[in-house]
Amino acid sequence: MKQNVTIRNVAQHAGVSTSTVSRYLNSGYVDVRTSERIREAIGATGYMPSMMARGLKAQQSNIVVMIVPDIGNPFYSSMAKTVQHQLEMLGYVTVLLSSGEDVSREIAALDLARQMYASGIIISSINTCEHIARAPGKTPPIVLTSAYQESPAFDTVMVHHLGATPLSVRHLVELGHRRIAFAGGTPGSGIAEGRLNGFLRTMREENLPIDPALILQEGFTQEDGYRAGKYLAGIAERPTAVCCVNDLVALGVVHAFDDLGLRVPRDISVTGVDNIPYATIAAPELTTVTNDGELFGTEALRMLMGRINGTYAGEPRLVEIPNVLIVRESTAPPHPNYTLREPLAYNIKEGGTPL
Amino acid sequence: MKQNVTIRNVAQHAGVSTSTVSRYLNSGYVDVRTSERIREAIGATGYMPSMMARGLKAQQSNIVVMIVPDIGNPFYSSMAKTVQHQLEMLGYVTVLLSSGEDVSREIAALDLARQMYASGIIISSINTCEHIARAPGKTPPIVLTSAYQESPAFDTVMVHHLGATPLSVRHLVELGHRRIAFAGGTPGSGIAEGRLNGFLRTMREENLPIDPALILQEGFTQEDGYRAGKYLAGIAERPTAVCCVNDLVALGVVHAFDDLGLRVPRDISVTGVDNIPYATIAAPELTTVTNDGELFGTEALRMLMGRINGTYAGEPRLVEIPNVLIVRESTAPPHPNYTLREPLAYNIKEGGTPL
DNA sequence: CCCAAATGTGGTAACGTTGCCACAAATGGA
DNA sequence: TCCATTTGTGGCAACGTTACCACATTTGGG
Repeated sequence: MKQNVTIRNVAQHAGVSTSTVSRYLNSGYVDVRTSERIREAIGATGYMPSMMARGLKAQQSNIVVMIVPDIGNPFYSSMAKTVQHQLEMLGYVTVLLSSGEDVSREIAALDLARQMYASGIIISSINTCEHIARAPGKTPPIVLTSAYQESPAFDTVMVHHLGATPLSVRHLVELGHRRIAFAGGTPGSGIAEGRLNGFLRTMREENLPIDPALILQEGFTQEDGYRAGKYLAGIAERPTAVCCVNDLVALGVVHAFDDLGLRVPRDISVTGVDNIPYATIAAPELTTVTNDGELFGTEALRMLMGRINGTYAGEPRLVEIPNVLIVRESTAPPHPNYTLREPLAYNIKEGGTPL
Repeated sequence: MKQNVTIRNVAQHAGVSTSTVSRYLNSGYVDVRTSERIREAIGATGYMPSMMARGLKAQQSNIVVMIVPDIGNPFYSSMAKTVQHQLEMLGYVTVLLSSGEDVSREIAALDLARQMYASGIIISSINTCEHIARAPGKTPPIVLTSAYQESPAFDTVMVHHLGATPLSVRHLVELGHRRIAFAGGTPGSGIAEGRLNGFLRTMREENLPIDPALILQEGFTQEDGYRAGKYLAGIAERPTAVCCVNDLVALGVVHAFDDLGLRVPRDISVTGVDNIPYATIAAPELTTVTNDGELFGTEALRMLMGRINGTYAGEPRLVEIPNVLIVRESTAPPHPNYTLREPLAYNIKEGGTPL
């Protein structure tokens, strides 16, 4: 078991003191000749600074902890990828933790960040941020990535307060849909509730009836969507459109309809949120609302670096990422059978506000 | 700026020495009464051990570094998710790094692992492992996840040496295909070369001609597949089937064909490798060969933990994960036009070895 | 009753690094 | 020529933890 190469070995090799080597490494003033000898000594010894020693001494590590609900979700993995890549170029290390949509694991992850003397934390909490603040001792700067909040305690990147689902609903209404279901999400999850609320609000604004039997908070995955789709296909008065909490759920819904012989969008329209890469691969290609993971990551990091560098030290800031509706193949006007039943309503909606 | 709570504060609060608190924390022998007072003191002070101090002292951290080519690839993200989840339960922290299929970033990641005194490394290198060994000083145990190798220097989890693509090719041949293209991969990448070699070997075994114009090493992503698909659709003597290096490429190929009015599998068959979740969402659902990320992760971790715990200290071990062909909708017998042109050859193959 | 062993605890040095202070040498103005 | 300033370097303590040793106390056998 070989001994580690330390700064002392380098100092000895270069014939200087450890202080001087340290100063050299941290870009202090060192004589050019000395500097050269140290450079040579580092090469010769293969010296590599110890993160642990540095972190202990400085009470600060070059680690940024990123906490997401699920790395398997392409939205989060693209966000993580962007953040990690940018941080790497800035000389930081990203520790990526998955909370599995579990509050206790989220808290454990936050504790871990403090144990590591993390420089910063980016957390995509599915919940409200109350439990985040309860930290004794000093806490690294935190940036939140979440659904809309009035006045968060931390810097926050969030989707535009009008939300993603209103865009979906208005698009569907404009196409002539009146009986619209909502699928996905979990009660208590901030993101899901925001999207559900946007759905409900817009439905009311458009004077459309809200049938509680069409609100399915089944979860966030493709499997959850599949279950919701099976259910919706089977009920008596089937909706003509389904507004889903995200693309994964929408893909599951489409898949279920497909298995049951329902054609999308001829028989039923489906919308998603996130614009994951696979939304363009599915058949039909998914109409969706962008919620760009890369953009989220970039903005979150920008705010975090502001805190870390001390460039900004004021009140928590909010950045709202706009949503954009991308109309593709999974939405179309409702089947004639339906419009014929209530032609008046259909015509009225035809003349409604344009997108 | 509040001072951190250290082991000394706890000791003071409990009226014992730091040694005793340390012994309590590391499950040494402590009197029950003392033990109780320490427990109480920890609760009162909100003490949290410092990872940095621990790591420095022990010359060993509870960090496991995982290096993958691309977190955005579902195969790697599912592998990472599994590993990370299991490690978390064992009390380890996973640092997930993306090498971006770049050797220099891979080396940087390995250096980083040593700087962090990592307990272990799991690396999915797309290249051979020569550059991994060149570490001065002591190196943590390493487990490789890669394509087939004869006698690797490290514990390795790899796909079965018969490879994934032979299964695809034999399946296609059995369906009656003779003119088969290969799409995806990068020259110099171990995984891609293994799959390409498997393709070439099996084609030869089946006595099928290999047309260099049908070997397209375009890359690993969906976009790369799309490009390959566009090309293949346009050439004079179009292949009747495309064997892709992975599902992402296959989805891109299908997408390109779709855009050009070619129907899969009626006009052309396509196979992938990996069985990513979206393979079942695509239309048509993708015929693929499994290369289960979770299984890979689990096996890699099992070997790594053996090294870390010292349970196993012998020669590097190999674990081969079997490939399984999953026949779905994207493959079918070639279009009659083709079989009519060479009926004899077709019939000969009909009687070939079954899958 | 005495000594040996077992049990529980405290002191201390070290892990590798950096920041502060002190000091020597070089420089420059009067 | 002398003192003040600048420039470059080394010594030392500390970050929070643990491993080792030493020591005090208790236990038990002879």
